[in-house]
Amino acid sequence: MQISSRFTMAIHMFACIDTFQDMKMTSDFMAGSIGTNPVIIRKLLQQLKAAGLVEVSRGTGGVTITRPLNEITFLDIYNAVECNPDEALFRFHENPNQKCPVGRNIHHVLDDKLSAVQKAMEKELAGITLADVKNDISIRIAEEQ
Amino acid sequence: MQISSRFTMAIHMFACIDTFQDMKMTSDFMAGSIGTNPVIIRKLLQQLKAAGLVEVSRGTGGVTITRPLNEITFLDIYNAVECNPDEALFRFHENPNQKCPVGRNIHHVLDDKLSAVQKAMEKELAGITLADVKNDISIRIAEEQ
DNA sequence: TACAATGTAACCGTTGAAATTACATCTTGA
DNA sequence: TCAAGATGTAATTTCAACGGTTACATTGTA
Repeated sequence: MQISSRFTMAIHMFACIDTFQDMKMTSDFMAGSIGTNPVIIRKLLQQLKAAGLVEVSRGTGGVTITRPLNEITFLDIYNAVECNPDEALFRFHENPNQKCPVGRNIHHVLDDKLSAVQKAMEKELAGITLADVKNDISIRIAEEQ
Repeated sequence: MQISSRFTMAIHMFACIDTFQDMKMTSDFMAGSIGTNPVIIRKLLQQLKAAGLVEVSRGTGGVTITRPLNEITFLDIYNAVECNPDEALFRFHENPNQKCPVGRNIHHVLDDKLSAVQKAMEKELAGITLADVKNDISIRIAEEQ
């Protein structure tokens, strides 16, 4: 089971917005670069907007990033587009048998351990910023020429 | 998006096999403890067997764990039941526009960063063993009495 | 040989992702 | 003012995966 492509699509969107700063960045343009539908982009934009990461101009169109790139981490984006705050990364089977000593204790025993794993992943995500992406992309674009 | 409950179900199965060592552990019993269907258990057993973590007795029934509990990590189990070795944890959008400088470079740029995140998660999973689970479960069972 | 168990195919219902269509709404320039 | 171009969003579709279930062949042993 994989983490959905919304996450990598959102990073791609930020890369477009930053790389083509001189252009008005529309959902149509980003959909073209990512290879998807403009409505998918608009839904993602809504999630990023709700998380305070971008501002979207109605009517006129265009997207702006609200913070310096080195202050937007992968975890910010992950939480914005991927994560239902109510649910942990690891899913539990829901009906353990309470009459079984294992069944009635397993959930609690695993909770601590698995949330530690999730925290490790989140810490790693928090250590990567959009500035890192910008840097690597511009190096690769420069190398192309 | 969550990691499927097969992972926590598999851990629960190991906890049953170990806790009730004196009993012949059948898929029916484990299904009862987990609250699922015996066929689900058998499919998981096949995956665990393929990974060399258990041995299953046909005809007579019963499951044995092939290694000491402290030598079976959560990562072993995760890889056995959850992971398609061909696919990374993070899913990519598949059709980035190769005519766009961002589209044709984003995948490569993200690959390194996201595989680092995956490695961090795997390292954490590798640091937890079934012996830890056994220990915590037996403490909790003892506290119940 | 009966029985109790695993192995496995086949099918179903549900859920979520991603795509798509359609249209209301908004902003601005002509 | 109003047409054009953009976002906001509801509704629908397709597809894949998960989890569940039934059914039955196969296996080992008392």
